[in-house]
Amino acid sequence: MLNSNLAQPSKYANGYRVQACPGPDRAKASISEIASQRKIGAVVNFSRGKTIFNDGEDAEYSYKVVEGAVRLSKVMLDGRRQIAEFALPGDMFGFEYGDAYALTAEAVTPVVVIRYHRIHIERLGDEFSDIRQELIAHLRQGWRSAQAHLVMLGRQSARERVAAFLISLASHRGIEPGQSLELPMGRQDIADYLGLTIETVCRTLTDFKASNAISIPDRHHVVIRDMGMLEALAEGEDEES
Amino acid sequence: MLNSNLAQPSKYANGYRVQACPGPDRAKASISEIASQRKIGAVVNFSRGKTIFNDGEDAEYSYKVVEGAVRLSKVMLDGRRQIAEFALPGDMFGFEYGDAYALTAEAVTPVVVIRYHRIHIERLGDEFSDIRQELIAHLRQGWRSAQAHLVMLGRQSARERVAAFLISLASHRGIEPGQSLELPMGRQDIADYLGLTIETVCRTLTDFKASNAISIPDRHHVVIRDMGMLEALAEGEDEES
DNA sequence: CGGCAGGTTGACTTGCTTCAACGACTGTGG
DNA sequence: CCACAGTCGTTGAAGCAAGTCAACCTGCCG
Repeated sequence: MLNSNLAQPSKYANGYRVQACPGPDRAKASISEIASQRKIGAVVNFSRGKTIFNDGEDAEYSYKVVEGAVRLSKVMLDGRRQIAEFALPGDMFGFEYGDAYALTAEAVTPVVVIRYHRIHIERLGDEFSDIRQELIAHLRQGWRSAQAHLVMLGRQSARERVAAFLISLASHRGIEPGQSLELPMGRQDIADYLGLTIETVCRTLTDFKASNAISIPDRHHVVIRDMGMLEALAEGEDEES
Repeated sequence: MLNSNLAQPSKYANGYRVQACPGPDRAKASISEIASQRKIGAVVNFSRGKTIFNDGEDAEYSYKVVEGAVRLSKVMLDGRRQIAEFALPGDMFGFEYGDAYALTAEAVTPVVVIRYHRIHIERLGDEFSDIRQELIAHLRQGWRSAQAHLVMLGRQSARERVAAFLISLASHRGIEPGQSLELPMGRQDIADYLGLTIETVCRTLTDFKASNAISIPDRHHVVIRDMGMLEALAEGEDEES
């Protein structure tokens, strides 16, 4: 998942990483590996906008994103929406629920996922302590990331939120300043993730462009021109040029 | 933890409970039971305001609240604070971290906790599958509750937040309308939990009192006089009298 | 080439914050 | 037991960041 933690950027910068790929080092069992050995995962495609599962449904499956982006959101009765998380390639989602999904998952772009029966995953967890650790780490990381998101929504300004969002996306993707960062989701999705309106997101991006912190080659790409400035913005320094 | 979920109040009301007491029904092993059999928990006291652990510290212990209230918060460099969670009697905290705590835990009132070495807890998890389930359920529930909190901070108005807060506290405590609900934390803590200022919390409570939804016998107690109205307020109906 | 979804910009409004003063508990020491 | 200090809570007035409403732009797809 996307970690929005900017309160302690250092934590993110060096420390943690959600396992992005199967562990390359030791002979340590990972879910992906064992699951593929046992053929308990199915590759499934979803086209742009399609619902993967709905809030309240029976939580039968867990998923791992192979390609594309998924948004996990909660919609209020009157239509207000909050996106809790974007799942990007390598991220897992759907395991975090007990009997029923508590969020709706939709494909932001055309998406390829591997789908696992939750029961199988849980069985693997009972069988292999490595996998158990992986699942627990996943839950911990998800919770921790939600807490960072809480700080953002509760206490940060629009500029801080947008800057933090760009930085965390770039860091999740391993993008260096100067390279082009893809924004698979639309402006409304960004707004719903950040707890803002689409207009505010737009204006803020325009501001950042005007201050030469970023450039925006097209609506789905951003280039970070001045990471220092962006980091300063993310932490509340209110400078301009 | 305090579940701020008001989107599906039913979920909380019937469904889940973090084990409040040792399981009374089946011969199902619970952390409290086994831990006390093996004497791996220590009772510890903290007086009002004392820090139980700090953000960034080595996560050596997990805790279970016996009495009092604990706030789990994140403080930004410039002092802005977001409370992620209040832990009340029966709630567990501190297990949700890997190597280091990601939040600061402080006693809101004089507090009695049971302190467990995380290593012991994890060992029990490896040994007993019931306990493993309990731990996983705890992590899931915490994540889910954080997601409900996200919706609140991202998309709800001040009135909705305050109303939802009161309802979820009452429901956590099992308080029926008409009974007095204790607010162990001060106004500033409530504000920091809800992502508001202390003044806004105050004014909103005063408004609710003026609409006869609640009464406020003293600053640490609220009586819910009209649960229907409070629920309506929590979901955005903007009525008055 | 035309239609439409998604994005941008501007003008105005507003809910919440900020700043400031005042009120009411609570605990302590005379 | 009361006076007093300090903390915490409440209320008011003014300002502002972000929301709302509305028009316009832009690129994409049939």
